[in-house]
Amino acid sequence: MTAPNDQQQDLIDSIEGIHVVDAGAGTGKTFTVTRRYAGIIDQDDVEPEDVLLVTFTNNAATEMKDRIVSQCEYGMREFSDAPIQTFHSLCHDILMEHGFEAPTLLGIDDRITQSTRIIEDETVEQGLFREFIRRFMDDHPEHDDFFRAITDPTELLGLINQLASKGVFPTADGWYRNGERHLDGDFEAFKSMFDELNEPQNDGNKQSRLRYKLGRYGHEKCFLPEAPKKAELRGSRGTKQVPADVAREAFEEDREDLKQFVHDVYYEYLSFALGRNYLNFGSLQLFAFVLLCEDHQLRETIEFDYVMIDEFQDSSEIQFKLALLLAGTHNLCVVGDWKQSIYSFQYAAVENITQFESRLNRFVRELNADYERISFSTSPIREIELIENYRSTQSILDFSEQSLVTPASSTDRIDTEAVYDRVVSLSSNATHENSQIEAIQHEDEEGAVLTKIQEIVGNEAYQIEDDGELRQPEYKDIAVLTRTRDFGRELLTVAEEYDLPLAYEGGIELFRSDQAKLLLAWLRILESDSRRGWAAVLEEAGYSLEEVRHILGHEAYPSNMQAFRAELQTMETIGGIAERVFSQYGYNGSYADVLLTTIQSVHNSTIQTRGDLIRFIETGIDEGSRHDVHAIAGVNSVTVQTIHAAKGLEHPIVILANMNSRRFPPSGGSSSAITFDDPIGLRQRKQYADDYGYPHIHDNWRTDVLRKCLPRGYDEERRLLYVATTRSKSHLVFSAGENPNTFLEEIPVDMEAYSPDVQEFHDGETTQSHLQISIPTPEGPVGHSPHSLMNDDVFEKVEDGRGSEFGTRTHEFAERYVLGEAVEPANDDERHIKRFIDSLDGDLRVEQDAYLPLTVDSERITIYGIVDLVHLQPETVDIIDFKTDRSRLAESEYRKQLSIYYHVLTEWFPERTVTASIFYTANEQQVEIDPLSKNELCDLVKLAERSTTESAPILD
DNA sequence: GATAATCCCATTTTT
DNA sequence: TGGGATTATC
Repeated sequence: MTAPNDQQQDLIDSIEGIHVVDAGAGTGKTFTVTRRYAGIIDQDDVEPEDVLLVTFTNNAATEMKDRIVSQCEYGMREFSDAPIQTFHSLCHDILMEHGFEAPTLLGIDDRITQSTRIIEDETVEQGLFREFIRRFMDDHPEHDDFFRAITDPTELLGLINQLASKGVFPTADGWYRNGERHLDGDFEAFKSMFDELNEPQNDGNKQSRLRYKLGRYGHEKCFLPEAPKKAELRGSRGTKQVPADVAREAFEEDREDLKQFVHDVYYEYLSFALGRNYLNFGSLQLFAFVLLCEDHQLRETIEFDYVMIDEFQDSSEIQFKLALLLAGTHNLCVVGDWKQSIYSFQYAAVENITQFESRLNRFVRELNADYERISFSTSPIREIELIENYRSTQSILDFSEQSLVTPASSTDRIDTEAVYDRVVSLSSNATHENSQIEAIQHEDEEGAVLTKIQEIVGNEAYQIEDDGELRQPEYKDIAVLTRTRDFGRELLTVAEEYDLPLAYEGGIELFRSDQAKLLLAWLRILESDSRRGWAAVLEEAGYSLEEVRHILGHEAYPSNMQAFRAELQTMETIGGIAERVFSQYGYNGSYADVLLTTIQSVHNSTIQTRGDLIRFIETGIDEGSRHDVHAIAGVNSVTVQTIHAAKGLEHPIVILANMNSRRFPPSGGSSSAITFDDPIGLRQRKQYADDYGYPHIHDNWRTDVLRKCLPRGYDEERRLLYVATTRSKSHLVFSAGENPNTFLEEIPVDMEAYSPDVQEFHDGETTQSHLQISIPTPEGPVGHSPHSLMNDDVFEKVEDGRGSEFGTRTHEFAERYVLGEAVEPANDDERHIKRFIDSLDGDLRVEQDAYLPLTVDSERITIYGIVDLVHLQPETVDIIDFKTDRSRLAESEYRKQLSIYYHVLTEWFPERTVTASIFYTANEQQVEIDPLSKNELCDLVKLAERSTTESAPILD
């Protein structure tokens, strides 16, 4: 993009007044916003510090700054302190500088200081909250009845955060400003919702939706005796509507005790947190808001001449209000796209943008009720629409609009016209209109998706635009987007089996990864020689269950593992231990990296000993705490991420996978004990009563009725679909497993029953270094790991730690070099390997597994081997194994592995000559080996079998 | 054809 | 635990 288009230019030039900008996907929003910013500060009397630019992530803030620097005459230095930041970091800055006494404004006798921490980790805060609640319960026996009706106290933390996001704060003796009104709810607003839902359907022939929903009223519920009976509440058979007075009856309830309870928990938690010297993200905004609201002089000092907010559809109610307090003039510009609002669980209020005008007026009225805090006029409001899309083909854009009107279930009704009225259609700017939109379905969805990826790579039909030219797609052009992380992880596991380059991007449950589990296992071994630990380590090394049982029973751990344990025991730091474990197992990817960083970062504060770390990892596994991983740069691989994580990104080819489960549950939690939602107000679903002399928990019939009236739609699900489809530049593939969801059935695209063909991978035109050989499915039981062949005292053991049977291969370098990573040889061995590889022409394949089925004593047994490098030429296939030190007594091990591979490759390439050799890196000598015959291998298997079956039969 | 009863299945994540 | 889909009943 070089020059702005007309609408963009309009926005860039319109720097005075209130502006609402509808900036759809791919319309060059960042480009335009940064230009506008540059234009504003180019004015003589405007400095960067006068202009507030709010983004919703720190990454976005950094990107904005970078883009602005590259467009402005100013250098980075001028912007280092410029307010281009998130609401949270702005609030943090304000509190650090001026917030010392902010808590006292709510009546809390505590201070915010430079040393007040921000708790970012949700699980850490939940732990603190539980501690608070235990103490609170002891101190407040008067609230026992409420606690008895709450299953998980952290629900209350959720409620507190929700209230904070709406600007409802407690004070010492009540609620801040008009907060209590939110808690009471608004009967009129509720009534209109109730009435709308209570309209008879089908020209009066059918009962209302509300009456239908109440069909299970009281089912498996325990109400107090005074609750209306089902027939009373719904009217008898044939009645089409719920009686009108039910609305008032259900709404009106004495909630004073409940409000008092929530108030006390809320207020005392804020005090507790400050006492412990921490704030959370919610209270950060809370105190900043209170400060700006109360201290008029301070507000006027901080106020900005220009305020711009990006991704406004992601803002919460309190953030809208904060923006108003921070705007000193009417130069307020919000930029966003309601169609991309998918963060309601994060308290984002899409109404901020869809009902901008009415919200603006309401908030200003509320904020000005007792003092004129906002002095500018709220009209006129100018709307600007960016309509040119620089990302996708027109077919994709047209298609994406469909997602917004696709019903999510057979009973789901959408007001199509009303939606289309809201949609600002985009027009594509792409030079090429080469676009595939398709849907595939197979019960082995992972296999189908991987096959599709193979089909796409190098395929002319899926050409993509690059620098104005069409070219064949590569792995890196493809992204698999899924709704759940689980599917992504499964897909990665399967991809690994077939050596397809896929990499996860985004938050994963790090402690549930293999890397973390293995580290945990070794830590347990070190700490207490734990059987659990040994079992995990042995299992990882490929021992069968029976073998593991045998070894554990006799505590006869393999000597190399014992040696490794001894080595770990000498290590002093737990970071060092972790590093050593990962290097031993060849874990050098992003997971291990993030694990090490995480361990190191918590090391000083909460973790001192191995035991601490064990508990830390165990908690991490239990709670499923998430950490971000990123693909290693420069690798040509398919990106796998959740739709949420993909927001703002673009990919030439998008596979929208796992469109499964029949339907998505409607957004918005379904089972919290206490609900708060305008206009219904604060409600308790269950209450305690002991009318009969002993404790009982009764359901609250009123809440059940009210909940049915809450609008609970699929709108956000549709927006999620919209976000996913608009990530694609050219091609879009939907994929489903066994149960395609309703969306997929409704979307106007034919679904193809697509069979996975993972056995036959095709190499692309380019030199793909990945081995894409069909691996014969092992027949019969896979009874032998290579280790059961090695560890039998028949052959020499490998004792020197390098290339031992469990753990790092010494050939990472060769692998990474062949795979095209930018790696530099670090020592002579690696330099020799590099020189050797450089001398080879033809197709190179690395680190390959081979399975060889054998018949031993009329039983089918499959044995397994790994080889470092395969060199394919038209006439020959050379198998090469690198060996760094000739003095090692491991030749027979290598010979066995190479032999397994020799036979497998002979079957695969019957017309070529197969050779196997060892390359000694120390003296760059290549020595061909004489492979063992299949019969010899069978004999080995028998030997191994005899030595282990005495006590533990391997095969059933 | 409308209504009632029964079965089945359940997620995302930044500050 | 609650809603959609499915099946049974009015």
